[in-house]
Amino acid sequence: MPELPEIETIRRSLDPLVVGRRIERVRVRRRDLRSPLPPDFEATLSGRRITGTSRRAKYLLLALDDGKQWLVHLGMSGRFLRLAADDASTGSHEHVAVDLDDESRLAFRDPRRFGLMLVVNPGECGLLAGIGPEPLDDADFSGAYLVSLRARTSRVVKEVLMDQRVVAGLGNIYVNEILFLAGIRPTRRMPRLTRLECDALVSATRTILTEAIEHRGSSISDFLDGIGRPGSYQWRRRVYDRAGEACPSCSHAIRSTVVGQRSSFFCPRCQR
DNA sequence: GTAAACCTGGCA
DNA sequence: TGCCAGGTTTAC
Repeated sequence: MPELPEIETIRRSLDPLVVGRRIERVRVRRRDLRSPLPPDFEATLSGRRITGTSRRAKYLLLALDDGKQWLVHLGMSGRFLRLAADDASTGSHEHVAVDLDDESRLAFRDPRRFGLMLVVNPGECGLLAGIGPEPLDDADFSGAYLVSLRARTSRVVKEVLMDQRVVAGLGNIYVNEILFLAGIRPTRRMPRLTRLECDALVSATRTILTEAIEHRGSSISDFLDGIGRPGSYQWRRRVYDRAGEACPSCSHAIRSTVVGQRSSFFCPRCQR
């Protein structure tokens, strides 16, 4: 489900509601997430105050008053919801509930359990260590950067953009959209990209992500933000999951194929 | 590099 | 019944 725009949308929706709140109690129903919840998870969170929120790639980070960070990844099907005091719903897959001092609770729900949560020391988390530049905030993500990658890999461009070590936060929906906007087929090999195309990819990445955040993410099957609202970017999708439909630019039928084990969508006329 | 694995739900 | 899904890691 959630890529950079969805996680950023969750962060923005939660920030004003959770910053300053104290964690009163942590209730765990299932520990066997993608990586099991550590035995001291409850103890490290209980009693802490949330001092800020941030995001790195697809990780939501909640800063705690002891200097540690509560790290949340939602995998494919995860939700992270702030529920008001009078909301007794448990959801069918609410694996963790964190009670705050204003009677609200933060609920981690994830049917497929591809998500994970950890409390880490900033800078000591292996999961964050190898992640590439943030496409919206980091000038290191540039045409020159992609040009420098051309010589080091023969992989296809779609796999490269989805590689979190190359650039942070992109997933299958948005890479399809980015490649369409840049006019490049998902199957093009990196060494064959021109300098202009590398520039176009960086520009398209920033455009698509900015648009998607403005529309508060894509709710294609089940994404909700931190207070249960769907996003609306699914209505603005150009190619993702639109096989057979008309290209918004030239009306040619959008085609689908599989690249790197993931469904890919492109316009054979607009993308070369 | 490529494929399979993790897990559940939804849909044809 | 079988296939597909917004992600990531691990194994040939």
